[in-house]
Amino acid sequence: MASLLEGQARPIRLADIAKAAGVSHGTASNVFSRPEIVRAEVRERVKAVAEQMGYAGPDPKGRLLRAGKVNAIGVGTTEPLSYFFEDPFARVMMAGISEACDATGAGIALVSAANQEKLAWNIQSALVDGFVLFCIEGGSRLVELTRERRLPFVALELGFHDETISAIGVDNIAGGRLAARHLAELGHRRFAVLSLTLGEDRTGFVTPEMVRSAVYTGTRDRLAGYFEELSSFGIDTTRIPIFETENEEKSTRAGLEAIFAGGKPPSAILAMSDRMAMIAIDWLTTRGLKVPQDVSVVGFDGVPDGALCDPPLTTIAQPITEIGRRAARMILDHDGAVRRETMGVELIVRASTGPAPKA
Amino acid sequence: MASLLEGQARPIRLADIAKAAGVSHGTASNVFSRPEIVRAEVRERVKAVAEQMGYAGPDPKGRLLRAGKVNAIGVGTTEPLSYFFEDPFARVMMAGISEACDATGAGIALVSAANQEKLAWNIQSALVDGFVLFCIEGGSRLVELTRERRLPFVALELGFHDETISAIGVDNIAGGRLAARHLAELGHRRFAVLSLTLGEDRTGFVTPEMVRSAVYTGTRDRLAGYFEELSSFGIDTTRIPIFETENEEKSTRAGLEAIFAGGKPPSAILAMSDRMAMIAIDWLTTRGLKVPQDVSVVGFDGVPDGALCDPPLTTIAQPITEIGRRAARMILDHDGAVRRETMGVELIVRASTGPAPKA
DNA sequence: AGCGAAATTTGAATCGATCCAACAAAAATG
DNA sequence: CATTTTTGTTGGATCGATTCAAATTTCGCT
Repeated sequence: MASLLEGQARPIRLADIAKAAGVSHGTASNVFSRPEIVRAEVRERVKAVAEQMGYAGPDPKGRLLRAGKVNAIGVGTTEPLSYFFEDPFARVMMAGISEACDATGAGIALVSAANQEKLAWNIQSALVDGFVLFCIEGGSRLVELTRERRLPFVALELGFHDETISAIGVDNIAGGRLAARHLAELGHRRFAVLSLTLGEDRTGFVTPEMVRSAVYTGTRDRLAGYFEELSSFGIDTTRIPIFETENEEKSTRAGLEAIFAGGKPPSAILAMSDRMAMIAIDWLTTRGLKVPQDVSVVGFDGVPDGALCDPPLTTIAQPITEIGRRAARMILDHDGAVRRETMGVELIVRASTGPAPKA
Repeated sequence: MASLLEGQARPIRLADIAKAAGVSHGTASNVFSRPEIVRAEVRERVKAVAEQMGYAGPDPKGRLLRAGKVNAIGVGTTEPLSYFFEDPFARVMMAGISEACDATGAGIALVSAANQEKLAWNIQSALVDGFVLFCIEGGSRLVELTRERRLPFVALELGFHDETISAIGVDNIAGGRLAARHLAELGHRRFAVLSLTLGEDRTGFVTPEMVRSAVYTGTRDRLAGYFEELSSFGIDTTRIPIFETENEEKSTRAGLEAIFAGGKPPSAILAMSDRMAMIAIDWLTTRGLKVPQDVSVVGFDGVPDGALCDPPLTTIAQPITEIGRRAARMILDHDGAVRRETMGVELIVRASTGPAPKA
């Protein structure tokens, strides 16, 4: 009975091996972590004992406490974990992060949570040396929680903005201008905007005051870019409908319904993400409208799927992989400084945009 | 302000807080882990001191050692980390794993390594409660390394086979038969096989002896399925060329070159993965051969991309997401038993297969 | 054999928490 | 007021390793 219990009891520790082999913990430890400094004879004896007793090797839990470094970075989001594998933008970003981690041999821990309480707990208990945060919805809460850990972290500014933390983002104003200019030059004069969220959870048409008081400056800046450029073409931007969505099917389709319910439909749609742009193309096509003959669509992000959809998407490409790489490196070779980087964007013209229809 | 000092000083420990607040470390610990059992007055005082001293909250490193459980599962592979985000099969699998982890609030740690040494180290030092292993190339080494950790683990049998460990796989023989029967019924009589690897790293044509001595029984079983079925149609399977690839562009294209270099080209290709099948379709198309008019192609896996490529891919679908879910659950509610599950597969007919050309 | 240098080994201290039996104080009960 | 109960607090033990100064052994050489 007792032996049975003992058998189940608990894993063998390094100390057990040391005792059984008749050496000190120190030596036993060295056998595994720095074998070259132990006399061959002793080393073999300890190893034999370990093997025989079924020792699983030094437990990383113990080592960790002593060593202090985990050698892994956490990637956090408020979306469910599957977001990392399903969302095209996240995937490209993760590929960049992976690259940097592979290069230094670091691991990646994915942190997310179904609800707020678990989110807090998961952030608080993540075994990582630092975080890369996908600041989408609920970004500020995620940042707050992470800040409390007092570990290095970088925010990927997908619409969230806070000067006091490290972050990598893109030049949203320039991106907005690029997209707008492209369409204006094609002769378009009637526009609609599918916008990312400006503040707390809500969807629907946006008023100018809401734009001014936007929490998410990324969204605000893209809008500003669109409008500055369109104004320079003499277009009255106050009449352009802006529909705020949650960057998914439902609210985007609702937005399109709303936009096209009005009197004069737009000839060009400025979408703040490729995802929305692709949903828009699908919606328009099934509605019998031709892209780009009837309506032009320009996206934002530059995800690979955009090149494959039908018609291929004109978009403002971010250097997503590079952003991921840099974010990971910021954590991996962290030096205590707050760094803010703004990356350039690029207009990629494909087939979803064309000359404005003559009306 | 204080950030400069904070940068230098070593992090504040729970014991520091306890001392500063004039309570025992036991009480201080309770303030954070079971606040309800501490008198409100004391609790607030300790919290205030913690706040003021800039305490980051209980360090998970310390907690971990005591608690023993990490609440995360490791997902291991010998491919680079980006494999998880780029390979379509892996992505769907990870989505399933994510789902199960999300449901229980567990985290995911991605484990991989550029080289063998680092692989060993990364497996040995991964802070996880168990592993799910993608046993692709080098699967047996991965399994060996993981076995030494003496933690629960499940192998996803992508070609690797070992009766002594827990694993989830699919019925490869049935899958092979389904694919072969479909083509045979369409009248095809000349076949070629794009095979996954049978043993150590190599590519090229395969001989019957090599098949018999295959290390990766998953590959062997698919082949067996193909051949059993074709034999039952009276087809001489000994003349079917089998080209072993590494499931990527280069070796797959090389295989196609080799196969079509011979005298009578096949009218049907049996590919052991959707990836190879899609590469084959691309290769055939750019070579001026029509799919399926000239050559039919059937894949294996059932990844979503297969439905989107041109022409959409006929394939043997595995319940990939479900496999992922089950694998994760096996680790999450591990009971010490060795479990082996074999999932069914399903023929999905799309447009990449058609009647054999009249020749 | 004797001596110093080099190679090994030792064992206590440490990493940062949680747990729990024992104790103390406050509240409820007779 | 004495006695239970209830509630809150304490401090030592523990989780499983690594580290390092000091002690010991081994070795080379005269």
